[in-house]
Amino acid sequence: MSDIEVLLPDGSARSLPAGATGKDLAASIGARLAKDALAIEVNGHLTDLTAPLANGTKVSIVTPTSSHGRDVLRHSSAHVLAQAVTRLWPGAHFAIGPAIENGFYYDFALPGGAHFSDDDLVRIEDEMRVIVSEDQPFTRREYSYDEGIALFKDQPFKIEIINAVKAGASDEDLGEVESSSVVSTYLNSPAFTDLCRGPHVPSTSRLGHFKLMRVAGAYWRGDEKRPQLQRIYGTAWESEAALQAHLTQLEEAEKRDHRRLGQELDLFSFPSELGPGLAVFHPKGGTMRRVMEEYSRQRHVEGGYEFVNSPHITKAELFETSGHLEWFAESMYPPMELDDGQHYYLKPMNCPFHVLIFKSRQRSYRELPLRFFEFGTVYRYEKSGAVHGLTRVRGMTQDDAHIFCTREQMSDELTSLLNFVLNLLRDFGLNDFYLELSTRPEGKAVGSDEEWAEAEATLERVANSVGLELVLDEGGGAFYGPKISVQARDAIGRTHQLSTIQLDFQTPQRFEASYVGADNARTRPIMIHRALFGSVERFMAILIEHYAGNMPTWLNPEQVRVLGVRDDHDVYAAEVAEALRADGVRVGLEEANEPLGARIRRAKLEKIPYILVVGDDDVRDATLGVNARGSNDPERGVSVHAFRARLAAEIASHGSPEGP
RNA sequence: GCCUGGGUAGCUCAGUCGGUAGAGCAACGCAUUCGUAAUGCGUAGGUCAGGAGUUCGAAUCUCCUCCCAGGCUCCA
Repeated sequence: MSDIEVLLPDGSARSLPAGATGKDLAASIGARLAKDALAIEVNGHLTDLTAPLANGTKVSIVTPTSSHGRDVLRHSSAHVLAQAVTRLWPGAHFAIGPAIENGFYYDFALPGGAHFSDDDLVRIEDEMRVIVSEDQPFTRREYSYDEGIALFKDQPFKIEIINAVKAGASDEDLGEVESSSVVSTYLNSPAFTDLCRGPHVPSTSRLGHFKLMRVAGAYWRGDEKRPQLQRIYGTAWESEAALQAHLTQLEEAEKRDHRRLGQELDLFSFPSELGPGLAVFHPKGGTMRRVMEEYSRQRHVEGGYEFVNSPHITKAELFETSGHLEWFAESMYPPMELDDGQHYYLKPMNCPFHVLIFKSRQRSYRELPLRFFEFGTVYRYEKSGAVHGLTRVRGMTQDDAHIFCTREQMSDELTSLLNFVLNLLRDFGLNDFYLELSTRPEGKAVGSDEEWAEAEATLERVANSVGLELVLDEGGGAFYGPKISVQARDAIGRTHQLSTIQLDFQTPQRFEASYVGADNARTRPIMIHRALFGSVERFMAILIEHYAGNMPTWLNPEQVRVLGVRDDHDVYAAEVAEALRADGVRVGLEEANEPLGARIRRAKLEKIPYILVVGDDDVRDATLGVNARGSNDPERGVSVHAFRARLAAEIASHGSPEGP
């Protein structure tokens, strides 16, 4: 047999003896690489380090610090988890166990329907460490379909996967089998074999920097109607340092959790008397909301929107016509029945009301586009397990607008709307966006194929025109039309779905809305639904987390606090506060009956942008001591005039004391 | 809705074997008058989420309900 030649990622070629494996290749390049190697990628396809190489293929060595490398070690960690569980619970059934972002999970059904407890995680993790120390090799075996069925005769979930794949399922979630003809497995010890397409690390000893995080219920194959399995989540990394860094980052994220900051900064609360998902806003949170809403209103006036209003309840008829009762009855609050038998619903959406405003009189093409805006409060009966802080609530206020336009105006209107959206979000300090295009939902849509095709094509064209990255969300649209959503990355790299822009040919039809065209014919308008914040509550939550509570000065409930050094400075402090208040600044004043240090500390904990300290020198010279948020180095002797100008500029530019 | 865990003072939390409730911070009062992240002393504050049960006795054990967290499902 002659040598083979493979191509490396740097473009160079390397000759190896026939039958050489990835492991041999790594060794031929360097001892260090051979030691690090976890798997190989052959022509873009991940495979085991022990797989023989073919002539002329492109091969790269996968190491633990790459994202592929982490996926491999996370996936292998999942196998170790499954082995540990089957040791501790003989007869346990195991389902699927993929690598996920930052870690892995594995789903189980325990004998007798038993459940994992939090204490079990400790035992399982200990057992996993035993398996790691046993240095078990991951050995790949391939079988025929019949052999596979026989091998997993005691594992009903595996049998189901093998059969599903044989029947042609290509569901990514199954992820365990690569083709319908070959059943591949990985054998650790004789006692544990798992169905899997691989690849895996060479041996369990390559793992170890993991931690089991939590246990959760998860429906088999994500289907509410199928049995619920016990899922264990873990995180796994290539080194102890990387693991610790991840755990530290989780702690940091917890510190900026809006629910925690909402409590600490006295912004809002969820009184249990109200029920799940129903918030009250305290004066400080109310101020932040008011500023957000006022700014949004101002921008909408400038953007050519007209302001409308609609009630919170309506007869059932409205939502029968709109179709919401047909699709979403179970997530609407149940109806109130009146004496005459009439059913009234709390509104879950504003759009039907805006259509009625459109229909309140005859409309001409000359009026279009019509842009109706409302801060509309809606109520949705979210499943009890779905509510989450301010981001998923049962009562919320949408910055909702509906644009009625002609088919010809649609494209331009969408383009200017998208720019309007992005500019508004930038004004709130969000800068890193991508777009998502959600298309027709399978089996849950109304309207003709042509309408959907046109709507989707229009949205795609518009989305492409703004030059942002566009991701396809197949089947994610609403029942009445496709949508573009703006996804924003926050300060710690998480993405949030913010604004949505939905195209709707259906609702005008259902309500028989029309305008008189230039040709004197009654014509159906196009309707565009759009919310920029999504909901005021959720957007506030995202901003709080983005800024970790250090809101830019214009949004901070209290922008400045003035403190006198001694109580005989309180009069001057009050004068300073009054001067700032006259500029429209939200300013607080605390009298000097506690030590200065204590009052400063309190104001710092409240994340107030500027603490002004005034003492003898300041009274004499008409100056201030300025202690800016984020700084441990207060300025002394700043003139009141200079500070007022600086603050006004910062507020106008939506800046923060920490800088842009 | 489902699974797991939780709910003790306004907040953060301790509370052993079932023996009748504790700290720090906050609040309030008095003293302190201070130049940049905690002044001292004192006072008050609890249906231990709610209800039922077991027990001589329940924060503690059992059951039901409510609420919260993390997931799953859902998200117009």
